[in-house]
Amino acid sequence: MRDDEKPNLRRLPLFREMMTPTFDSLMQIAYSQSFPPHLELIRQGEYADFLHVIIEGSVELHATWNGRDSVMGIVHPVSTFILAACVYDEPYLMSARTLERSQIVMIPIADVRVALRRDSDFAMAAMRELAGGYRNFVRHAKNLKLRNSLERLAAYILHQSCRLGDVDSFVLPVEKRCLASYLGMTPENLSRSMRTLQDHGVSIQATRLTITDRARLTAVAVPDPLMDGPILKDMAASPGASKEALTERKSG
Amino acid sequence: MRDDEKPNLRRLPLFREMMTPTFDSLMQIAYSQSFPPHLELIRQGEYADFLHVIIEGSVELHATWNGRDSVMGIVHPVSTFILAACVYDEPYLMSARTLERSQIVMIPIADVRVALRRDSDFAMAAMRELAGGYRNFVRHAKNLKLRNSLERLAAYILHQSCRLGDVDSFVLPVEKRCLASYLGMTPENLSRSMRTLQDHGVSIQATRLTITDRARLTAVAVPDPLMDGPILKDMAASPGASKEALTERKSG
DNA sequence: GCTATCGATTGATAATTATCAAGAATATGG
DNA sequence: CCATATTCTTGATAATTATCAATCGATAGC
Repeated sequence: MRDDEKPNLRRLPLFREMMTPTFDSLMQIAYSQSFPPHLELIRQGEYADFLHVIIEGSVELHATWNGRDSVMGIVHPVSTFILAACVYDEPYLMSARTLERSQIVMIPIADVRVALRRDSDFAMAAMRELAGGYRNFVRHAKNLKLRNSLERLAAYILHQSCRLGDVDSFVLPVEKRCLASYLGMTPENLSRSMRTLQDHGVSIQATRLTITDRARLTAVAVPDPLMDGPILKDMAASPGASKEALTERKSG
Repeated sequence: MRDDEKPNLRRLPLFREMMTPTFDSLMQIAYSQSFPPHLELIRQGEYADFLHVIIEGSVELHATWNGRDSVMGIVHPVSTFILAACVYDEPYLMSARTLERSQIVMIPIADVRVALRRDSDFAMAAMRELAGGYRNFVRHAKNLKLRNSLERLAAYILHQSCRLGDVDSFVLPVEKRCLASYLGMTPENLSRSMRTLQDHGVSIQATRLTITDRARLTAVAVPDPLMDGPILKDMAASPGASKEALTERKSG
């Protein structure tokens, strides 16, 4: 892997507090690869070989059952995924596929396991990462069970706005069909819900959303940090962490 | 806490491989308490004080938003909950409440954190516990997004049967209203779904369910270990682990 | 620039799920 | 054991969400 990629990894919460020799040894084995769009990186049911770190692009985590398919999360740089499988030798519960051309660092699991044993700071960081991933999925499940689809969309828009620094306007980071599936609805209903939200403080032009009346939108979404995640106003300012929790921070 | 409770804790995956001095020091500080039914042990939004271990009874993990409420998981002995909060100093995402009279061991978080730092075997076990909890919630989310309510109920019945050693008949371990909420449906619809399943290989007498045609029920549920969890046929035989993953194994 | 392809939108309809309002069954407390 | 509360069930209805079909629009490759 290229030397200029290493600092990006080093800044990640998972690697930040790790001892330098442990980090360097991992970096020696790790390799970085560029993948074309729509490539299946991981298939659910397989066993983990690598810890993946996305450096550039975006990756979709999705699950399949009985011919149906659902997007469970979207991973943006710089962020790891499938850490859980490094710890637990069990098959992946989700598949992963690139959404666009993506640069991904892959670290063999065996080496990650060795590093976890050797470096207790790394182990603690991994624990925090796993706990964070766990909490993300608890929130996702709460969102699905407690809100209806219109409320989920409204909350997503507010969360997205907040994440980008309380901007009033932004473009969707993913295709609408992908967002729809992530939010647990059909593309048709996402389209209709977008339309409905035009009466509740959002204006939509193709993939650009603009919040015209935050109070009205908030009244629909009723944001709650225990469901929508912590407020991340400062994240855009801190390099390396800027996008790690974009939609979901996944760990395996 | 009573001495005869300690071996039960020691058998848990979380404590099994821990060094004896670390375990003993935790046990010295831990205390065991009996709680009446329907008592709120943990309120979502609060910060963690203790790692909880349920020794007897049952505890419901539920979440609240905007006046709505949903059961996110049910914890049975012997099992821990809220480990994630020990690692991550963030507020609880879920509330916990006893369903029946329950015996619960509480270990102050500060001491758990010290033990995690000191004992790398314990840290690895905690990581595995967190990874397991994470995977449980991924499965829960998959279940909600990929199956409809009838399929979820069918899968629950099969999973329950499997867990108890492939029995054909069992009584529900929780109230139907609680099960309904856990499965993401109303009590009314659970009742109707139960009725519908009578045409698909299940006979229901009050709280006792009997599988009369496993093939037909399987055709509805389409069980999948990547969604319903690993097959746990042997669990009933191994003491201490017998009930740990009853409905969900939660970690915070 | 033009066509082919894919995603997004819209309308009509159907399926799923929730709500409301009873009544039946079950548990709880004196 | 009876009275009371609570849960469970059932039916009628409404809300939500999905499916199907068609059109529109953007994008990519030629």
